[in-house]
Amino acid sequence: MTAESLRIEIPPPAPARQKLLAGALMLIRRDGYSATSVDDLCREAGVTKGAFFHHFASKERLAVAAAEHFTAMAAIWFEAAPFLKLSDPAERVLGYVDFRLDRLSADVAQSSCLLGTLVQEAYATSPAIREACFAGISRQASGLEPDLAAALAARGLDLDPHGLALHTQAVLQGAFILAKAAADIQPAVESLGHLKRYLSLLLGVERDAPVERHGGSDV
Amino acid sequence: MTAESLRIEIPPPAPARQKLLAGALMLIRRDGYSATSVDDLCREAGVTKGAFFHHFASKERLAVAAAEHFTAMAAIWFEAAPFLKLSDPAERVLGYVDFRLDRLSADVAQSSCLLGTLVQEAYATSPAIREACFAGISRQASGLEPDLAAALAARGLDLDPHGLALHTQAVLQGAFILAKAAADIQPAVESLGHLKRYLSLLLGVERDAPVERHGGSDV
DNA sequence: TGCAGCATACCGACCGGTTGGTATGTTTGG
DNA sequence: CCAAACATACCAACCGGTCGGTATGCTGCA
Repeated sequence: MTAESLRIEIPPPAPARQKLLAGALMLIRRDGYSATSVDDLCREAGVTKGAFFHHFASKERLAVAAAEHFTAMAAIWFEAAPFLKLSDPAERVLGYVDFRLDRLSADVAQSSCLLGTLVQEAYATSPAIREACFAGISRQASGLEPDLAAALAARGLDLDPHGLALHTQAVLQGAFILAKAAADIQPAVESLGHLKRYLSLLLGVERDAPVERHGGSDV
Repeated sequence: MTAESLRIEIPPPAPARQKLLAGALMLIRRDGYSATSVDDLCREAGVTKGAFFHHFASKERLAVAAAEHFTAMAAIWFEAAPFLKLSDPAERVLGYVDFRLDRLSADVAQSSCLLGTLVQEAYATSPAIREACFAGISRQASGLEPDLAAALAARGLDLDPHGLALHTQAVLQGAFILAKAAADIQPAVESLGHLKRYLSLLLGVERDAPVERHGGSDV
């Protein structure tokens, strides 16, 4: 396989398309899907309406592409995360929650998940968007499954790793909603803290003293 | 205080207003806030636009009123729930999760939470809606706080009851997102199962055998 | 080398329909 | 009789999407 044949496999995407996707991530997470007009997206990306409909057949297709783009970017971040270097499966699982905790920023719109936002608006009206969002959430969860399976097996627990992996995503989504409602990331931080504590109790990790008792320190 | 003075405190709302609020609960949860037009709401409620703007100054005010209406209805359901009769605080907490589990139906739009749906769309653009949603979620959480505080104290755990109560709401919100994305309530059921298991582990309730071990039954 | 032939990328005016909201009646219960 | 509770008609702005056209660059043939 030559360098040229590789270049054909990954054609450089058009700049307008990329700018529209990047802008969509921002605007849809902040204002929602329906409230973000095609004109808004074009203005943000600095392209015209003609360019928009050249690259995307409809606003709905843009949303599907944005969901897939978000999923792909999340996968890249995940693969480069430092916690993957930890040796113990249970430690890696807790490391993942810490990793997500680190990514929480004061600007909730920037740190929340596009897929959760999108699917709440479109699940009943657009099967294509719903499926793209579910695929993204499932893919994110699937990254945890092997470690969860190993850690559960090591403790002899008869729990479904897939269901537990999805549960971590549910808590994340719920934490984002809490942060948006409170206009403060603190409740989200605490919620992820409870997720960590649950996983610690379940998988038998003592790290970070998951549960403190009254008067326990001076005994 | 006489019966008449009570009647003044809670004046009988106009039928059109009530029908609009009931329809808003349904349509907004299914299609989202932005995608639900004023005309849609009027058609669903069987009233005209004039009636709509007679009762609500704007679409945004309708949303705030719908959030408050939902919160009030949730409080009524909660107060009548059977689990409140349980004597042990920890049992009541688990009973609450079971109560929410029972309310999950195949039609996600009917059983999900309006507040979570609304706040995701409006948190950045409408402070009034955001605050109404946060007030509703906080109120729902506050119903659990005394029992959580008592159960945590009984176990000598130094955890914030308020934060834990909000966490239960976060898991619920996340479970709804999962159900919408999967077009299936099963992942939501499992997620609430994990919430129950966490609370069981934390509060020391052995009910429903929260954690099963391989081969543990024949020892 | 040069040029016809064609595909891709992009532009911006324009379209019919819908939006939230208003102005002005008409009905109705106390 | 009067105010609250509606209904009807209407508006300007905006919506997603279309369309005819252009600029640019690649391809193949003489």
